[in-house]
Amino acid sequence: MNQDDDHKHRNEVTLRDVSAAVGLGMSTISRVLRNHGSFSKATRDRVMKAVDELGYVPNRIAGALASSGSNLVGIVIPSLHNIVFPDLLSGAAVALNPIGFQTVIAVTDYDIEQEQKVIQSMLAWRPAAFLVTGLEHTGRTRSMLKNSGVRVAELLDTDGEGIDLVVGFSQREAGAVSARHLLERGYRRIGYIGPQFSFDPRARKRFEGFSQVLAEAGIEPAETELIGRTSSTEAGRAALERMLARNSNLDAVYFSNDDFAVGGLFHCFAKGIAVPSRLAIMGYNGLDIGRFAPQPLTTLLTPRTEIGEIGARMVMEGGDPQVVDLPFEILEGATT
Amino acid sequence: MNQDDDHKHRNEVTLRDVSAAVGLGMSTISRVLRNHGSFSKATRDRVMKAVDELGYVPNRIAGALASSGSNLVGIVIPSLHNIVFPDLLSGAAVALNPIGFQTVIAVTDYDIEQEQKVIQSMLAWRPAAFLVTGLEHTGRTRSMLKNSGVRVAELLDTDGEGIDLVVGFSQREAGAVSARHLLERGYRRIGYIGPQFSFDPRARKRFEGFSQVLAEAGIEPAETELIGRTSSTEAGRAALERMLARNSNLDAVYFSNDDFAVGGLFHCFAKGIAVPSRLAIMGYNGLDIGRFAPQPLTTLLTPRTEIGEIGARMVMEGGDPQVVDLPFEILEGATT
DNA sequence: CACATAATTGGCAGCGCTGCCAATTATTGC
DNA sequence: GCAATAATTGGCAGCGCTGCCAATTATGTG
Repeated sequence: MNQDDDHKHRNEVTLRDVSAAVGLGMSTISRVLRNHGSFSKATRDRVMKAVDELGYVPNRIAGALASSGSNLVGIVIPSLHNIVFPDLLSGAAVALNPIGFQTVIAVTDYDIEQEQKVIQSMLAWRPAAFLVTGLEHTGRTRSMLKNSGVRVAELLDTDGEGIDLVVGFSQREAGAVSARHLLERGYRRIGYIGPQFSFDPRARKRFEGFSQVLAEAGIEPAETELIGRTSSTEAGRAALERMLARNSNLDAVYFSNDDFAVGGLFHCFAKGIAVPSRLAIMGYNGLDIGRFAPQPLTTLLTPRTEIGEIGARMVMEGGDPQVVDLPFEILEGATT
Repeated sequence: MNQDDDHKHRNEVTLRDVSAAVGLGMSTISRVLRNHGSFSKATRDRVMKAVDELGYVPNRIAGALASSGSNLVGIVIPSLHNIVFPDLLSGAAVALNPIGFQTVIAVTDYDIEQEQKVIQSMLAWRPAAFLVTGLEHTGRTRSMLKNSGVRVAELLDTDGEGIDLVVGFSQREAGAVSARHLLERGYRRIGYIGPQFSFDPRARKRFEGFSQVLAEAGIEPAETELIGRTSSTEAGRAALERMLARNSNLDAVYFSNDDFAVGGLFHCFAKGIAVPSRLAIMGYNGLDIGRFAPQPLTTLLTPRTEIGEIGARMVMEGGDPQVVDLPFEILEGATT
């Protein structure tokens, strides 16, 4: 009556079907497919042939349950609209793909409550490791992560207490280096444009490092503009316009990222403000768009792809918790 | 002797532990946690309390195996370095997160063999749906996808045969519209700069649509520069420089994306080439960076975020295979 | 050629959860 | 107050695979 085979759910091909087709035990098929344990060459060929003919696709859900281990790596980033994070993902992919791991990606929109939620639901898949952004998390996120027994790498920032592995650089120091760069060139009336600190702790730390160096030289940021949660050319352009309207006496502006900075640079081009003689501009991140602008942007190149790659590699390798500090570098352009 | 509890693997808290702690059957706990089936308010509270105290995290691997259904959605994109794809992901996230689905993301590097590999390994996790880019796949990818019974949405391009759901717009028509825009403004000696067609079928289709409209007007692209697999300001800048060195007689250049176009625009700024009077520039995608350039770039705004969102929503809703064509729009800047 | 050793292979329990259905308890109608 | 109905709850099989170990077969040794 029933034209289906005697399978339960759908007509899915299982290990058992392959086993029956080849006439070997399920364990043998499993060993061949995972290339683990011993089996003869002939067996291997027969199994592969049957797998191909039947169109068998191993069910990793069952595999993971039986072996209590998945090949999933959870990656949590605040946004996809800042190229830094896609770069981080690319770096991680370079380390993970060759060893057969897959990435489950979640975006938090710079909200640590949201981060807690997504980490909790990722944890339900028992990932092999977590790559998260920054060191700022809710207490519950920390404890979930610690209790889970899953290895964690916190990326990008080394200024603070990590949970396990930390790979990045000092955001404070990056800000400090930028301040020194401007001071060395004689700028003294310096503005700052960046995202609202409430949602980007790394930008805040850079600003703190920046301000501290200025303070040591006896000066403080002359003007500050904080931008809502976007990182766009438009926002940078508008912010610089507002800032100059308030105070046209500035000699330099430090932007918290290159998107903003390029927007600022565009504003100067459009208004005929001479850069850097009338106003110097400095960015952060070393984006392509700034480096190849008509007037190359002075910025600070961050090793974000390497951070992703090294973070992923080290977290998979195991080893003791540690902090890995990677170098960044000032790119001298023509805007300072 | 053994200070561990009598658990097998690690000290993981399971449903059984919660069940024991609350003094209710496992099925009841499971029903409460999934908010499915019936249970009393009092039971609910007791269960939640115990879950909290024990730090129980449901194991979705086991859940998915038992119920044959995961909350994972596989997303396959060619690259992360072109903002189009992060935008697609953001759109998909908007549709998927609220309904509790998680995204497993793989990058193919514009290689359909690589795409086949990643889809095969994603299939092992029995995702609830697939979102893939474009209509060009290996035959094996197609058949795997069809046989899997998993719903598939192919995004961005509607010029061709889909597997199931297709959400995007006609790449050919986008190219054609751009050509008409340039012709209407009187440009006749037109160059084209874009990625090598071998790895970007959508760029090829746009170029075909573009060339066809030119052909109907009795002209053909005066110059063509194809760039390796990168989409950067630098590459666009260098390509325009090479093209103008070969042929300084052009009156317009159509760039296959805004990153290249902005590079071209930068080249013109740097060399003092008047835009558009001496050379017109047109881009594609409607990126922020072009829209807010000192001289706003004329480009074509693509609905990529909507494509991600609508594609994800529709593929999850079920329904018959269909093609959804979304509108794009010319953004008139000051470069044509 | 008998025996030790190595290489293959099979059987079975169980990973942690859900679906189904039966059992139990609470509520309602007359 | 008792049967009938609805609301809760529990038991158990089994999702598809892997780990362990025993069974079988092939290979080597003196």
